[in-house]
Parts: sequence; structure tokens; C-alpha cells
Amino acid sequence: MRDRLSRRRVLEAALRIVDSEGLNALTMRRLGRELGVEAMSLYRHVPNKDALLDGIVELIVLEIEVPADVDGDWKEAARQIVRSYRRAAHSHPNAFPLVTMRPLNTPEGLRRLDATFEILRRAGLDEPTAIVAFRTLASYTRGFALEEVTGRAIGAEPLGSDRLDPRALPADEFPRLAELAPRLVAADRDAEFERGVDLILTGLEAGQ
Amino acid sequence: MRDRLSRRRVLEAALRIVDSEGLNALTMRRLGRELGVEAMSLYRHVPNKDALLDGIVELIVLEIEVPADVDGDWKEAARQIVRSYRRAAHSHPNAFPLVTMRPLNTPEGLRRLDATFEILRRAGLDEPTAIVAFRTLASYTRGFALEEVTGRAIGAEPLGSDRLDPRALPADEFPRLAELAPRLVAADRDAEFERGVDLILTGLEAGQ
DNA sequence: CTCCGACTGCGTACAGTGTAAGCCTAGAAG
DNA sequence: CTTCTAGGCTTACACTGTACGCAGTCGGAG
Repeated sequence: MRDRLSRRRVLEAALRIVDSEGLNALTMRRLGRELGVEAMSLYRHVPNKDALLDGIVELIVLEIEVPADVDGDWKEAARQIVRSYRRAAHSHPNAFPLVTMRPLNTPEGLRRLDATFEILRRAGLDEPTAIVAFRTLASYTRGFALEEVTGRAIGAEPLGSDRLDPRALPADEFPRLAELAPRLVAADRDAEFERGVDLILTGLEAGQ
Repeated sequence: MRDRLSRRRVLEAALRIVDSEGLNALTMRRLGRELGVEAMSLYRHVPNKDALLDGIVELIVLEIEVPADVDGDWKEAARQIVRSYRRAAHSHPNAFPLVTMRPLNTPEGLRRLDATFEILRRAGLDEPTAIVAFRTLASYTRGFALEEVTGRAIGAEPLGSDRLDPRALPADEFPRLAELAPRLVAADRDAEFERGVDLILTGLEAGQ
């Protein structure tokens, strides 16, 4: 007989399917097949499909690393955290939207939240500043990563890259987009992301 | 006989259902009922359900207002745009996640993009700066609004407010969250949002 | 006015979805 | 050995999106 199922194995298989075939390829029957098992057997390990999706989010959150401490340099620590978050998004472009859309209530998620605030507070930020720093960086990173990811998700339905090339736009109707098209297309996303983070960190410093 | 259907009427009814009953209450049959019509009749006006969702996004994008011009004060203009975006999100908490997850290819969406760049460029920002300003503000606003909205969406499935109260957290396990709980709960979201925008605008100015 | 074609809505049908309920069996516990 | 139980299986059901073909109606051409 084949290896026993477990919540963990079920979740990992689910994430594998979403990664390779897209979110709506994930059905209970397809997942059963992946594990060599009937669909209904999955319900011994996961109460329903919604909990399955929550489990996938859990798995992705596990990939986010919050450094133990960067002795007082909270800005460098913040940079590391948001980079790690973005990297997790890139590893799972099809599944990442789930992360942005389900509340982060799991112990592992909260641990990361707490560790992040620990860094900010220990570095000397007062309470309101720590909160503003966190919310701004978190919102920016979430929004940035989500935009990147929705552009290149697999099988997002008609599996079409309906991503549009700004260079193909009518210049008389959208003159500014046409003007900026070359730069928009050639953009170095990594550099742009870092630039935004720097902006926010600079702002925080200036506003202190 | 009752009023004829039209793409517009179909989309508006769909948005109404999502607003009041949540995203997955929107089925073709339910939508037909809303309009006093059979499900299959809808397919005369919308090619499939996916296009229906795209149409809902279109409707919401229409609510976003980009000021014609604010004679050179691009920062005030930027503030108005992001506020309008956030307001649109608040008006449709259940539908807004769709906006963040579908590419913005419609003419109306592109018009707003173009108008935004028009403002930034006309105010004197050079190309790279305009792009960075746009991307950072857009990412921040999207991420912020999405977080707000996923917290209070209706019927997000088990229709439970599984939003958690940080004050209920075990203080020994999550000391920093416990410490900040009162402030996190009492937060004035409007003020926080504005503060983040200011941060980014300040950073942009300083980096110029 | 008549006639015709196009457009709009309807009925039926089907494959695919999540999951409730109960059964079967292998292995652990006594 | 018997007994219990956890894990996987079978069947079944209500519900989903939508393909296909039919019927009424409306606007324009003659």
C-alpha cells in the first residue's frame, strides 16, 4: 500500500497542483488523483475545500522569513522581510492571491507579525511609528507583489496572456502611455521594487 | 413585457448581488432571477461568467475619478486619485478583490492610467520619476485597500467574522502584538492611509 | 401593408463541482 | 483471539457553467 495521507501531504499536493496548473485546476477529485486516492478520502484530513485553501496559504506563509535580529538596523531588517515576502509570491504566482485575500490568523502568521514588530520596537521606533511603518511597507509590498503575480499567473482562465503590451496602444488616444511605453516595458522590476521600499523608508526617517 | 436586457443592466445586477450577498452568491441562475429572466438568456449579453466578472471590474473602475488637472500640484492630484480608488474599494468590499486580480485592459482603465501619467508628467516629473511615483502609490493603495476590504467582506464563505481581535491573543506568545493591540484596534484607518501616502510623497520629494 | 431576417429570451441537457452518509477493512489495543 | 477505530471507498445529491436548438418579436425592405 501506498504511503498514508496526512494533512501536510494533502496541502503540499494541493499547492503543487495550483503551482503547475492554476487555481481552478484544483478540485477535490483532481487532488485525490494526485495522491492516488478518492476525493472523499481527503475529507479525513481537511474539513472542506475552504480549509484546504487556508492550508495552502499557511504553507506559503511558512516560506516568509523574518530575521531574528539585525542589531538595531531596522531598515535593513525591513528590507529583508519584504524581499522574502515578495520572493514567496514569486514562487507561487497562482496561489499568492489567496494569501492576500484570507485573514492571517494562523499561529505561524502571527509569529511573523510579532517578530516584525519586535524588530521595529527594539530598534527604537515608538508605537505609532512602528505601526505606520509596518502598515505602509506591508501594503506596498502586498500590492506590488500582487500586481506582478496577476500578470503572469498560469491558467488564469482562458490561459491567455491577456497582459497587454503598452507599445501596441494607439498613441493618439493614450499619448502618455505611448510615451512611457519603452520604459514601462524595459522596467527592471527588482530595482523598481527596491526603489519603492527606499522611498518609504526615506519618508519614515524624514517624518520622525 | 419587462424591460429588455443589456450588457449594462446585466453587469449592474451582478454587481448588486455581489455587493449584498458576496462573490459566490453570484451564479448565472441567481443573476437571472435578479433580472426576472432565465440563466441562459444572460449569455446573449455576456460571453461567459469570466467576462461577467471582468465587466464588474469595469463598473468599479468607472467610479475612480482622475482629476482633469490640479494646475501643477501633482501631489494634491495624486492624493485625490488614490483616495478615489480607495473609496471605490470601500463601496464594493466584496467585489474589489476582483479589481486587484484582473488585468486592467479596458479603455476606461487605460484612460485613467493615461490621465494619471499626464498629471505627473505635466507637473514636471521626468519619466523615471513619474513611473516610480505611479508604481509606488498604486501598489501601496491597492495593498492597503485590499487589506481593509478582505477584513469585512460579506459572506466571504463561512460568513464568519474570523477577523481576529489582537487583544484576545496570548501575551506570552505574542508579546509585541499584545503590547500594540490597543493601538491596532483603535486605529483611524483614514488617517493611517493618508499618513502612508504622505510618507511616499515625502520620500519622492527627498529623492529627487 | 406584408414579409423576412436578425435578435433576444427559453427549455432541455450534460459534464463537472463540493460534500453528506454509510460501508469496509487493516491494523492497533486489550 | 476479539474488539475497536481510523482511514479510505462508494454512492448519491444538489448545484454549477454552458452547449444547442427552438420560439417569439421587432425593425426594416419591398
